[in-house]
Amino acid sequence: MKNRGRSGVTLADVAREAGVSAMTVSRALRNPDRVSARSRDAIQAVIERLGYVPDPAARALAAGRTNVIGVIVPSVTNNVFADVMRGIYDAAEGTPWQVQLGNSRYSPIAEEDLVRTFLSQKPAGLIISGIDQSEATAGLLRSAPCRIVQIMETGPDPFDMMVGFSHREAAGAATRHLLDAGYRRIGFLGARLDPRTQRRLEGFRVCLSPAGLLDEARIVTTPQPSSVTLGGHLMADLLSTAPDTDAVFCNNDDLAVGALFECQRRRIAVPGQMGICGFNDLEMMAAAHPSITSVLTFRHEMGRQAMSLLGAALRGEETSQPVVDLGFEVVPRATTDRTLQPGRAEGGGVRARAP
Amino acid sequence: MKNRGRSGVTLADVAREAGVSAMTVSRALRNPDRVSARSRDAIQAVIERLGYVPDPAARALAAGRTNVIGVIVPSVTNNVFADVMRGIYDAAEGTPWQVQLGNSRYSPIAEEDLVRTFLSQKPAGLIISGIDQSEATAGLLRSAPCRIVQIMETGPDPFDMMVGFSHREAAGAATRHLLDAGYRRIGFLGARLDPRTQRRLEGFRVCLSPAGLLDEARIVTTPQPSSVTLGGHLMADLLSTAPDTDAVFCNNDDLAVGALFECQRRRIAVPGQMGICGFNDLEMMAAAHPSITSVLTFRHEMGRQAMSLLGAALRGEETSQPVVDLGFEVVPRATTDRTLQPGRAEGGGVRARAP
DNA sequence: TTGACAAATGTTAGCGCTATCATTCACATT
DNA sequence: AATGTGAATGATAGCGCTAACATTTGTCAA
Repeated sequence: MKNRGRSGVTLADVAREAGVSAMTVSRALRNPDRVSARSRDAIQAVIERLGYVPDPAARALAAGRTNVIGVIVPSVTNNVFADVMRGIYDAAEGTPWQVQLGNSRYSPIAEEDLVRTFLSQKPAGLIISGIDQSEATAGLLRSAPCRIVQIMETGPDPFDMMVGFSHREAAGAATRHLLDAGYRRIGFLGARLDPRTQRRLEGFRVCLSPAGLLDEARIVTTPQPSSVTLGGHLMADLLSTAPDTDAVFCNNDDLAVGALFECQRRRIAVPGQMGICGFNDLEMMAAAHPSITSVLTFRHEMGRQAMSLLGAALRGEETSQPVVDLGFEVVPRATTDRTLQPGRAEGGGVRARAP
Repeated sequence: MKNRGRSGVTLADVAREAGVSAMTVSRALRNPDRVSARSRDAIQAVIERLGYVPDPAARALAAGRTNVIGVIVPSVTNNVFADVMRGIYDAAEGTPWQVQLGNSRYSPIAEEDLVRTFLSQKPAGLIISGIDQSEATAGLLRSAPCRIVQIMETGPDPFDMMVGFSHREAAGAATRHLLDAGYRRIGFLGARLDPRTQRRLEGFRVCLSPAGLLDEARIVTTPQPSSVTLGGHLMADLLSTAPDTDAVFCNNDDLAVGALFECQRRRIAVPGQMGICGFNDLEMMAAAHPSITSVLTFRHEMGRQAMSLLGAALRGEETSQPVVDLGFEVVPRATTDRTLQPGRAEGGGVRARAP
């Protein structure tokens, strides 16, 4: 088994050149303060001259652990998770932790596999989306020898730490906003019925039910993955089932945008004849015409905090607060603003004249 | 150094229980056909009973290579790369290859670091975005002991393999489409001036220049990352600089959507007074109202083929064709269709009458 | 029956690093 | 000068796996 690696430079090579033992080099790399400044500098010079790069596999094998932070999300295409990932990467920047992404594709089986794969790597920590892991996955996680952060939601019984918010409450608040705006025949558009969607639907129901305004015929859902096109289709379905619907809470922003386009296509006045509220408040919502009401969720911050929390825990700084609720914020915009003049507002309000 | 790993079950444990040598177990895992069916079954049973999971670090150290496919993209938030990633994951599904994502954030330095990090892991392959690596990075890649696929673009001198298309030609075709549609005072909106954006701008220029229709005053760009909001701002800038502009080629779909909203806000008729063409043809473009012309790029397919090509190469199936050009497709839609009646299409027809 | 040959399995020797404990050495204390 | 102390460093022994070669077993032709 000869040297087929690229650089071929090993710790031993560095040690020899620097005139110290391998162990001192190892220490100079991992605990610089336990090595004399003289050795440290000499070693550093040799490392640079030789272009030494440590072999992570050898380190992992010898040390029995790695710097890997495994992240498991159900989708890599979804904007929401993209923002969360960016937050995680931002917080990991400049730390020794190396983020590794796994995509469960909304499949509990794939998720369990991923957890197993990650655990076999002896990661320093795990960030996993949601709180609805299968019993098998939960078992693995409960006995995992690493720190764990669950993200996207809050709930009881965290495995370890949690950063998220209540989807039920957020949807409830959005629905309440529609009520406050004066809408009474409110529908729900939902796609991809994952557990978080379900809880949002629950929040919707719980808000309308006591007021006697819940009408199951106005709830239109599909298991298909969400898209703008689908938002249009769901809106069309809703209008054919319950034509007198006067507002919709869309389970996410893509659907809301699709619903808005469908209204425009049908010459239905928004917000006059139809109020529209999205969920997540993607960047586009404020820029749309008319601007679209949505529920702002702190996705980037969620990722950032999850990673920071993990980092702190791994440095031994125990947090008193293992569950962080980031909340949400209903952002009222033109699509639910009935005070806008139809003919002025219809279309959204901001009205620069072309020169 | 005692057993602090979780499972603690090692190859040797399995071998002992199954009454064979460690090497046979290793072979049963890696080359099942080089082990008798009898041993194989016995070993499989023991593995399941003990819950053995191989230690990837030990394997990597002993074998001098891993199953890791490193993927380097400049952004994890961008829809385009999200689609590519999905393609890669799809093609990796069910193979022994383990995809690992690195985010260079459009920084050549971060990219070089990532390449170095990935190479230290002795990956089986690397997928890297673009053809504009720094000289240092290029050096690392040229002498890398693994297969490499460059994606997103095609160009001369691949390090190894390439899957992409010509951004210059694609932009040229889009511009040509605007010309064919009858527009003559065509502008360009661009954000995040990465190399691919630059080449699209070049394609734009090369198409208009010979016709004497290139007007640098109509080219509005910014280094900021692209967004729908930014599309609106750039459109506003263009209109104040060159108010008689009659069409825009937007460097990507977000900008195009923002530009459309801005036109709607200003009551500028699209496609009558202003033609709009995007780039990439995200799902939303067809669903918008009016539907937005764009250039379809095969992002998912790009990821899929990059991974398949890599897989084939790693299995030793040499391709005659190391550079795959996936092409593109201009998709004409309402925003550039001047045959549409104004009053129907103009402004997106957002002209709902109050009931 | 015997030898030849291939298939199946085993033995040996690390891969490159770090945990652990042992040693060295400079300096302060008595 | 003898002793104690802590900082710096070194020696040793693997971590769990696989490459390479060695050996055993099974099969078949002569």
